Amino acid sequence: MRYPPEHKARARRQLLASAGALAKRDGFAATGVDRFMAEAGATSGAFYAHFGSKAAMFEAVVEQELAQSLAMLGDDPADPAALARFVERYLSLAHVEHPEAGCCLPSLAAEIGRGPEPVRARFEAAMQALHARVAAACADPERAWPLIAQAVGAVLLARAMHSTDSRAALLGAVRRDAATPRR
Amino acid sequence: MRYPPEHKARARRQLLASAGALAKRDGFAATGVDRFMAEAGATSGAFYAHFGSKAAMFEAVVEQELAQSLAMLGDDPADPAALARFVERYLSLAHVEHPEAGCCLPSLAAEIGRGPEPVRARFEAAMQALHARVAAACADPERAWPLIAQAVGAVLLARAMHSTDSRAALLGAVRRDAATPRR
DNA sequence: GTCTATAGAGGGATAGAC
DNA sequence: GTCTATCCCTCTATAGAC
Repeated sequence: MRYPPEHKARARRQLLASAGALAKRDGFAATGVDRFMAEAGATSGAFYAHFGSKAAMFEAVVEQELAQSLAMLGDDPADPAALARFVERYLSLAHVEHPEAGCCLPSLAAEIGRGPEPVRARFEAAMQALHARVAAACADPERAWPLIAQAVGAVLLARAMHSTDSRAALLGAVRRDAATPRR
Repeated sequence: MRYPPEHKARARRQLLASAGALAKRDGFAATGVDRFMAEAGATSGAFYAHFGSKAAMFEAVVEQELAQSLAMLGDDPADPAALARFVERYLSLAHVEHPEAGCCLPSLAAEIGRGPEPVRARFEAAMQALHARVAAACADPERAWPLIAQAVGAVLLARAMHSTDSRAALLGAVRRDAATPRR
């Protein structure tokens, strides 16, 4: 073997990281295998040493991105203050303007919804783990899904807007509502 | 002329309607010109009699779909009860399961965000009209953006889930939160 | 494991007949 | 205005050299 045994695992990890960023920025279906490999500093021929098909890579990207989102919620299992800080960062202009570095849900959820059953099953499991984490940090566990939906929807819509002012107006209104206790 | 003068306008309207449905179901970029035309009962050669390019059709589809969404809010300019009914229908399992017949925001907002400036400018104008309508029907106008973001995010995420139970749990929680007055 | 080269399918767009 | 036929490009995936 001309490559050390860890080479493949490392190459795959780097490939998945750059592919995740590229997929979030330009869309997964809209990005060709050639571009994914070029971004990782390789050519398309090497792709199939790591994934059986482009669809298989989508599964891996989604799994990796959702695990990362879960990890970003913090290690503390149920800290309301940490959740509040997370939501503030999530609903920031910086997050809206840099999809490649952000959460995969506003960028890729529509494509996941159109994907095959295995992808949606993995997605569902990851989302339930995320939901449990958020619910544990909420005064009312029933607030978890509404909070998640609101945050994802806000970033999705802000990204589709043209002016920074409109984006900021939307994000500000949602930030205030997310921080408002329910009756 | 072998076709009556209204023929082109009618053909274009039918084409836009079927293209909107197809784009919402399968994604706009992922659907080829051939399939858009086949769905309208024609062939790809006729496409360019109506649109200068595929990108031009995207603009037209987005404009048409957003106008339709606005119209579905009802003619009554500021009726809180009509808004509540609209939100209930929006957050239904039927809406989640039939993207082709539903709102274009959960389906196409990510693609709009990746689109060229003219598309995002049209989007922004339409969204501000929609926001004004919703704000007029809310007790607190500041609730308009949060409510819209929440509804769009909920449908987007529910569509990506695999099981009907999970979809219903998410939708139910968001419906309850949307109907809860803020302090 | 990664490369170059290529097969085979499908994409957007145009030309010319009717 | 719509058709068929076609150009050229890009896409996914495979083959064979190293």
